[in-house]
Amino acid sequence: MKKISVKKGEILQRKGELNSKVYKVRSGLLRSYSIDEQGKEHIFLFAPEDWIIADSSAKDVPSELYIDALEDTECDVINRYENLALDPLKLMKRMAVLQNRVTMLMSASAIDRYDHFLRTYPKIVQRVSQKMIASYLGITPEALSRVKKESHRKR
Amino acid sequence: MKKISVKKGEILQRKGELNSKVYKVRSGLLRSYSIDEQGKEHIFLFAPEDWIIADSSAKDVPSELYIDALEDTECDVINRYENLALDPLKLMKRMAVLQNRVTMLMSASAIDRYDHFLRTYPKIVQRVSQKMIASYLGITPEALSRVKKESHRKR
DNA sequence: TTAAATTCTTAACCTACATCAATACGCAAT
DNA sequence: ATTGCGTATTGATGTAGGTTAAGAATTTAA
Repeated sequence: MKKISVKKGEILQRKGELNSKVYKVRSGLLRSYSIDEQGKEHIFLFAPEDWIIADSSAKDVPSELYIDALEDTECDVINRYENLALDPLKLMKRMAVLQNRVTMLMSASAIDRYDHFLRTYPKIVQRVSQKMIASYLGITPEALSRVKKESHRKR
Repeated sequence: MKKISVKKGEILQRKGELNSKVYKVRSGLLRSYSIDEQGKEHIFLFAPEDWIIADSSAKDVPSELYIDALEDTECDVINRYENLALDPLKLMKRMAVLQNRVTMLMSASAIDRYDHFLRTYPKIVQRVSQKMIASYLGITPEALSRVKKESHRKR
């Protein structure tokens, strides 16, 4: 396990790479995302301080996700097999996050997903652009702009 | 850990229950699903033979998901804390499934999600109704009916 | 400090999928 | 065989969010 510093905008991992690593953020902010056939980015996860970020595919399978830095970041790099020894409670927590993400994507409208995101990740909201939030929510920035107005109007 | 038999249609776990269990399917088919505010079901996971199914929330947090049997099923019931000792490779695999599910929901059209489902779970396709598949894909049965026709036409 | 480049907003129009409704199909129970 | 009930299909219409485009605001670079 080693410590590294990455500058905002730097790419730590690309889709297709083998033997991808696991990153534990000490300070700053990383994100993982996919790029679809139309070239659109879809953010899978934001990883602020104390979060772990990685592609979940097996180590002999090409990574599906890109990982890059949204802020200057200090993080630990962990090898995949070491990762398996990670706190199982952390793994369960991560599963809970993903489970929630799936159910939100399946059952909630854009506006509800936005409100939920605001409530769940208030810290992150302040640190990333709306474009990023839209990409995480699975909508366009234009749609998010409308959603915000709508959401604001209701209060 | 104990073995149980459940009849088709039987509910093993309801939303809101505490200390939910983990089920390992020996034969048959279970599913987990949520019900939204409008009363609509959204299937989170199908669990055929050898799969594990559970709500991922912590044991002191009410479960988000229902679990029931789509076929007569034999399965093992595992306590949550035992679950943590589960094969970490299995956990990684499960994470990969969820990661894939999120990216599909965010970036693929109904027709692409359907084709992907056919390719990924050909066995399950034969065993469940279209209503169930639609619910897993996050679309209505009517939409799936149209998607199938479209998908068929293209070949 | 200005220029250049992103990002955000707004508006008009478009499309994928939802909703509603009617009909047909399948299949279990009598 | 007949009834009943869930499932699937099809059509008409509705709507959330996508697309495109243009201008305003904000950030970044030099």
